[in-house]
Amino acid sequence: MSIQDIIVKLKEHGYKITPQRQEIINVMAQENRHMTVEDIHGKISARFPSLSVDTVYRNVGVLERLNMLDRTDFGDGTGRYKLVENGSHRHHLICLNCGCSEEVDFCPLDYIDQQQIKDKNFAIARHNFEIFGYCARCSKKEE
Amino acid sequence: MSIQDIIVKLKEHGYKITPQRQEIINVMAQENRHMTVEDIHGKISARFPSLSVDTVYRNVGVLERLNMLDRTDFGDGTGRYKLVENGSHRHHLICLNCGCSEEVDFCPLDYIDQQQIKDKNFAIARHNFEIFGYCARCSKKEE
DNA sequence: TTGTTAATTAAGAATAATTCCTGTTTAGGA
DNA sequence: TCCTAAACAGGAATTATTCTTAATTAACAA
Repeated sequence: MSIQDIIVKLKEHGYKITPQRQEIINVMAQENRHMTVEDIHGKISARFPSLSVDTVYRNVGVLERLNMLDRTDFGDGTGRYKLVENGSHRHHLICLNCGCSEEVDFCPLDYIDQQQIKDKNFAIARHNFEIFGYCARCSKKEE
Repeated sequence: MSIQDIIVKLKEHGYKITPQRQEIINVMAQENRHMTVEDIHGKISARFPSLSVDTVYRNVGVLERLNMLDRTDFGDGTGRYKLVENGSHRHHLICLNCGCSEEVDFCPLDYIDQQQIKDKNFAIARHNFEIFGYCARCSKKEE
């Protein structure tokens, strides 16, 4: 999904394209990784000193609601945000020592018995799944 | 795992059995569900008015480190704790409307390609997996 | 039974992510 | 150019959790 596509979708839903919003999208598209609000704010505030954290929170909220952004908690209670194709998502291996993360090509919802859940009349909206442990580098140091 | 077993294991690891610690274990064993620190503190503070929240946090921390307690975040950023058999855990269907939860008999680690992860030299320590959506009751109301 | 000591505790301050509030500014359509 | 709903900045408020400090106590040994 290009920056242009994101802008179009925002306009379609009646959102205005402010310089702040544009910059937030630019930075996230450029970095293409899970960023904290602090990361995003930091990247922008050099050029845009008055940007408030609240504006970053507000905008990742908008993008998340339109399914253009994935929010993941890497286990420290801090939200991490990344632009994604419509509603798509990935799960991760997350290092408890250095905090690095790596995507895995597996989603538990492809393996769980969905029928069993439907039988309970539970309507799935979303899910989380992250694996925590120690990456190759940090495992090695440990020895 | 009985309360006695828990006490024995605590003693084995050099922990003292204080009345506060005993009460926290009693309440959690009695309720046998995922409780917030506030839940636990509330249940006890009637009989034990001076119990501090810090003591509850400290004790669930001890129990977690000894693999006798599972900490789960039901999506609101608040820890929820439940006594469990040694290191065992369950995943849940969690209602975004009423907050109720139901265990599911499925763990993604039984299905993911573990070899692929070992090949990356990643050492798994723990994982999370929770499904969010709307329970039968709340889905019905919606209509 | 009493003394010793490391573990534990209470109380409140500190921290940190996120949300809320208020008054001001502005994007985009008329 | 004007109008108005949306968006903004700045800072206060909220909330889960951790930290600090001084006092208390469980467990063990003499």
